[in-house]
Amino acid sequence: MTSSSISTRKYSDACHRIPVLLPVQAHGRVPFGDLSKRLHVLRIEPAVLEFFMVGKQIPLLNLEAVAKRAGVSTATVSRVLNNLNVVKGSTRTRVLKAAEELKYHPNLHARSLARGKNRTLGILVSNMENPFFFDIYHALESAAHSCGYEVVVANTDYRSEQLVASVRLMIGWRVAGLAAVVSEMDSHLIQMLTDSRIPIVFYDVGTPQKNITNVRVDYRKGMKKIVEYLHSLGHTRMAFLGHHSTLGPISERKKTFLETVTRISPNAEVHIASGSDGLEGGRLAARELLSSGFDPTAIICVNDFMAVGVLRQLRDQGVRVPEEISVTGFDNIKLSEFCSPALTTVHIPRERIGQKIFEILVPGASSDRLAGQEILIDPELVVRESTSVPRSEQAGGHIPKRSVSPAVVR
Amino acid sequence: MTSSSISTRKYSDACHRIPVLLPVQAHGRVPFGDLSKRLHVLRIEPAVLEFFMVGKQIPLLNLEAVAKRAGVSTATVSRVLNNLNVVKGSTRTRVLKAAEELKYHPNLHARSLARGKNRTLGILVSNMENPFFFDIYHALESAAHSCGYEVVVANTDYRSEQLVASVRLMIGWRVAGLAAVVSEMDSHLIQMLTDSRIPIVFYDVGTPQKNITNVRVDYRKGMKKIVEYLHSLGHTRMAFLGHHSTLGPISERKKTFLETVTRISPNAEVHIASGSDGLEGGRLAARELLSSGFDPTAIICVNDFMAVGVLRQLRDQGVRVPEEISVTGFDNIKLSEFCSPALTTVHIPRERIGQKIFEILVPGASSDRLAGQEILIDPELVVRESTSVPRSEQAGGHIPKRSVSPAVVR
DNA sequence: TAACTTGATGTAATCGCTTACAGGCGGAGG
DNA sequence: CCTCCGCCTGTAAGCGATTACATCAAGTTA
Repeated sequence: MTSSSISTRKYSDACHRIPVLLPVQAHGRVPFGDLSKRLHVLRIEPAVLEFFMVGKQIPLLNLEAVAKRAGVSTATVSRVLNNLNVVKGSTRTRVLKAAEELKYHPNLHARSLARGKNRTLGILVSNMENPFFFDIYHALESAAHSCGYEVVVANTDYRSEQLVASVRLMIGWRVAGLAAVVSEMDSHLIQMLTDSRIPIVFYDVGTPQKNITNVRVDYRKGMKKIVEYLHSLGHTRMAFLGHHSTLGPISERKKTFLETVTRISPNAEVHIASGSDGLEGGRLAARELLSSGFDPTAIICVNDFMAVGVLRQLRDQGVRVPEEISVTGFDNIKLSEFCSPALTTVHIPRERIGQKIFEILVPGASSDRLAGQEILIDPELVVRESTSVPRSEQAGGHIPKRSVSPAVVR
Repeated sequence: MTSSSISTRKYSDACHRIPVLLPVQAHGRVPFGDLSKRLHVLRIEPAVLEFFMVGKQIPLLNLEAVAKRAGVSTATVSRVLNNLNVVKGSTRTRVLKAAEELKYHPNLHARSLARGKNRTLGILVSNMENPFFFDIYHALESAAHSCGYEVVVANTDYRSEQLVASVRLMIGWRVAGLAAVVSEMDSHLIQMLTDSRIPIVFYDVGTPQKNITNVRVDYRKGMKKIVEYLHSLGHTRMAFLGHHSTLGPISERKKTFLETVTRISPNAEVHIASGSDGLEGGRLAARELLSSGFDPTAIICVNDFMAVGVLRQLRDQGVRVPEEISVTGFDNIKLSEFCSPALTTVHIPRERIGQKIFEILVPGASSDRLAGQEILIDPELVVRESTSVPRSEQAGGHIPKRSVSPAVVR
C-alpha cells in the first residue's frame, strides 16, 4: 500500500454506454486541466442517465446452475434438453426436475452460436397489412412450425432503406433460409443476399441462381383470363388502374392487359390511370378517372385493394356496379368476397406458395430438388358480382348473363 | 501403427443428427452380433439422408478474418464496428474497407451473447390479419426502429399452445422487452413471464406487477357511448352480437352493454347472440339472429369484423342499413370506413398504444416512469353511415337526424 | 527531465451452449 | 480370468463477438 500516489485511471471501451470518469488523484494535486470540467461529464439529465444505465440484463439461469442442482455436468444437462437418448432414465428425470424448479430457459443465442446453425427462417414482406402477404407468411409459418422451425418476419413498408436494414438483420441472425416476398428488391441487394450464401427464395423477382430460387405466379395468364372474360361479356371501353410502381408484377399486369386487349379486341378503347397503392389510392384514382372524360364500361384494377377503393368511390358518386361499370380486382384477398358488390378477381393460391417456399428453403422437407429453379404457379379467375355485360348491351335488350365463361366460382 | 487391432469406434453425441456407425474391426473378426445389422443403419432413404446431412451452415466471415485482412486485432475491429471513437481515423478506414471487401456481417447471436443484452423487443399478437393487432405492432415497430431497436412478432392464431411456444421462444431469445397483445393469456403463462424478469406489457389482461405493466382501453366508456348514442336516436330493440370468448375485453363489452341499456333505457328489449370471430362469424350470427324471431332495430357488434359480416348478410337478405336496422362495430379498423355503408364504430387509438408500449418497455424512451403501472386509454365514438333513427320513428314522420350526439365524425 | 497523462491498440477472459474425446464400469465372449 | 464392447458421464475446446486490462509511444506539466 504505497500511499504516495493513488492514480485511479479508469478506462473502459464501453464509454459510449456508461461514460463515467472517476476523479483522478496524483500526488494529491489536481492534474492537467480543470477537474470541474471532467466532473461535468457526470452531470447528466436523469432520464438520459437512466437510459445509459441500462445495465446488463439480469442473467437468467444457465446450464451450469441446472447442472449443479441436478449434480451432473453441463454436458449431461445439454444432452437431456436436446433429447439425446444416451442419458440414463434416472439422470434424465433428475435433470428435468432441476430445470423445471429453476424455471430454466435455454439461451437461444448461445445455442445458435454453438451449433453454428439454427432452425429459423426469415421472411421479408412489403406490407403485412395486405392479406396477400399475410397469407404467404402464415402458410410458411404453419409449414415451418410443423417441422420445428421458427419464422421471423420483417415488414418493409415498401421502403427500400427499411428493406436493406431488414436484409442486414436477417444475415446477422444467420437465418437458415430467407423468403423475400417484396416488390422493392434491387440488384445490389440481390448481390448481397447471394454473397451471404443463405438459401433464398424470391417471390416474383430476379432469376434463379446457385442458392436462389424463384417462385412466381403466372400473372400474364391471370390478366389474360380477366380481359378475355370482359371481352366475352362485350366490354370495349376499359380502363386499367395501376399504381406507381416500376417493378415486376405490377408493370407485368399492365403490359399483359395492353397486349391482350389489342390482340383479342383491336377496336377497344383503353385508358391507363395510376394512383397510390391501397384503398385510398383506388378511391382517388377512380375519382380522377371519372372526371377525365373517358367513360369506361369496365375498370380493371391492378389489385383487390385498389378495386375496393374504386367500388367505394363509385358508390359515392352514385354509379351502380356492375350495371353501369364493371370492376375487377386481382389477388382474391378475403375482403374481395365481403365487399359489396363482391369482387370479380383472380385468385392467387397463397397457401400453396407459402408451403412451397418452405419446401424449397429447408432441404429434406420435400423429395423434389427445388432449390435453384424457377417455380411457376397458375392463378384462377373467380367471378363474383362486380362484373356483368356492359350498359350499352343491356340497353340493347340483352339479358345480363353471368355464366358466359368457364370460370371458377367460389 | 499397431496392425494387430484397428478399432475404429466412432461415437458422437450428435448421433440424432448424423447417425453414422462406422464398421468396427477388432482382431480381424466381426465382433458382437451381426455386422450386417449395423450396416443396415447406413441404408437410409436418400431424402432422409440429405435431411440429416444438413451440415454446419457454411460459416460466414468472422471478426478475425476482417482483423487479419486489416492487419489489426479483433478488438480494434469490434471497436470500429461499434462506432467507439477511440480508434484512429486511418485504422478505422482500413478496417471498414476490409469489412466491406469481405462482405462481413456481424453475427448477432454472438453479439447478444457477449453483450448479455440486446435491442430486440418481442410482441405477441393473436391474429396479425386483424388490422387492429397489426396497427399496434406497426406503431411499436416504428417507435422501436427510430431508437435502434428491432421487433420480432409471434402470431399465436388464438391457439394457446402456440402462445406457450411463442413465450418460450421470446424468453429463449432474451428479448429486452415483451408486449403481449393477445386475448388467450392464462395465469400460468403470466407466472412464467414474471419469473423471466423480462419487462412485460400486457394489453388488457392481468394486473400490474414488478416488471409488468398493463395498458388497457376503457371499453366500458366506449360501449357506453355507443348505447347512449343509439338510445338518443330512439332505439329500443337492440341485439348484441358477441363471439365465443370468455376473456376480458369481449365479455366486458357485453357486460357494459347490458348495464348501460338497463340503466338508461329500462324499457328496451335486448337480445344477446354469439358467433365465431371474424367476417364469416358475423355473417352466420346475423342470419341466426334474423331467423330467431327477435326483430331488432339496432345490432351492436363486439367488433368491426363481425359488423362487416353482418352488413353483408343483411344486404343479402334485402334488409336496408341503416333505414331498417342500424349496425355498429367496435375498434374502427380501416375496413369499417370503406365497407358499405360505412360503419359507425368506436375508435381505439392503436398508434398511441403501440407508441406507449415502446415507451414502457424501453427505459429512458420516455421521461415518465411508466413501468409497473396501469395505463388507461380513452376510445372515441365515430359516427358514419350505418346508424340512424329506428324505422318506427321514421314511419312516425320524424326526420332522421344525424347530429343528435356530440360524437366525433371523421 | 522526471512524472504523469493520453491515445491507440493488443491480449485474453467471458458470455451460455454444444459436442468431440476421454474415461469408468459392468457384462459378454472366449 | 482377460479382453473388449457399449452404456453413461465428465472434461474441455470451441462458436463469434465484447470489453476489462495491459502495454507502449508520444505528449504535457512542473
